[in-house]
Amino acid sequence: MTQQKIIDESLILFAQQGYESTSLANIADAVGIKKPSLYNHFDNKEAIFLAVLQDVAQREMKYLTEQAELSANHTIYERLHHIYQVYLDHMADSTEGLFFKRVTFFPPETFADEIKNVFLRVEEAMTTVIHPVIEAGIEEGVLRPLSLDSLTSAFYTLIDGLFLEENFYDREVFKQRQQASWDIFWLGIKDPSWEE
Amino acid sequence: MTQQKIIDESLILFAQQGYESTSLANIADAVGIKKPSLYNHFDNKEAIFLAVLQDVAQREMKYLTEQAELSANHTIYERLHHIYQVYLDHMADSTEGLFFKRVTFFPPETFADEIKNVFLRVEEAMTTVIHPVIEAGIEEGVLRPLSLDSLTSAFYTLIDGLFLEENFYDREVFKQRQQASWDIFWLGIKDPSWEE
DNA sequence: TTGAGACTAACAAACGTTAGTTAGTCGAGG
DNA sequence: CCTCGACTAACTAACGTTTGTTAGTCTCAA
Repeated sequence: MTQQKIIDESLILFAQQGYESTSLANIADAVGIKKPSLYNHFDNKEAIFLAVLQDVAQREMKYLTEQAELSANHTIYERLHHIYQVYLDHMADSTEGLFFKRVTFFPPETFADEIKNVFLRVEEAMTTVIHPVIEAGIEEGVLRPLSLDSLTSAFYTLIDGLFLEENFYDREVFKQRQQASWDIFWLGIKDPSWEE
Repeated sequence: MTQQKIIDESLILFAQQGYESTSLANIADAVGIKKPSLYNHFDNKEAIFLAVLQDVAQREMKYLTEQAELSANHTIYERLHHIYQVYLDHMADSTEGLFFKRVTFFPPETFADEIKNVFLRVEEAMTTVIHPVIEAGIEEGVLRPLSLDSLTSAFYTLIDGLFLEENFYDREVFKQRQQASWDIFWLGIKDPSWEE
């Protein structure tokens, strides 16, 4: 269907260039039709963006919860690290991740409300994935008995920091930085009396 | 001087709206002259942006090193925390911070190289500020005897993460997150045998 | 035969930029 | 002391291009 292709191609362009810098001509080219033909499928440019936004939100939440189930029967360390790794890779490499970051970071003014709404929904999905792991970690004595919120916050900050840095360092340096940051994060959350 | 006023007003507009969405008409209006008069002071729009970029880079580095000297005779914890706090506050509140965030995170393609260059220069200035503190911390036994690089990396990641998150959360939630992330970072780098 | 979906042609508005002009300032030479 | 010429910095008018959008037409499948 052409309509879905418009959404798919627009997603890529919005992710790469942002909303304002992506023209209907760009989109039409990518889809392989002429610019006015877009109006057979959407009322205007804004409608295209909103369609993309909803599409991404839905897929993102699905992906997140799927991944979390994959590491269910492992140690706390492994489960946390898996979420961390998967989420980071996803945000760094996927078009959805890039789109998501761009749109939440510098939202086109017109869509500020819808975007914030989507962001909070996705974050909530993320939280429901992490919380059980951290709770179990505290209970088992693997993690320091800090507040659930504190541990979750620090986890987010770690991921967000590395996401940003991914833009600026070449792969080698970045790997190194990722390793160091994770190790120190783990030292920060791990209960010192826990050994194994 | 008109030229400096153009830079100042452009900085505000670029910070608020980004490069592409800021038109020469916007800038001219803010300065209080007509659009073509801008060409008496700059060759083109790109030249205006580059002037703003250099201006910001310079001021940013100056501010950074100034602030570091302020806490010279304090404990390792205080010195590190001061750098961290000052840097984040600055990024949150100042127009320069917003501009810096915007251009480093989603650089206008044309200026990708210059921007990367500026980012690395600012980071280098930051490194010369932090390294002595960390080295002293290891020597005195306050910090874990990890590699200098590892500790520095983790510090950057912490700052970068919060730097990014400033956009997502309202002030209250952010303060909370900042506190939690710092505490856990400190637990991660502090030598467990050090007490005081 | 009707409707969906492509097309061409054209629109006004906004974009960055150039050309040409004018008024004011400043220093050097007669 | 005055004046000429260069310079600065503002202006109006217009350029060609691109923007999002609309109107009207053609085609093909149901």
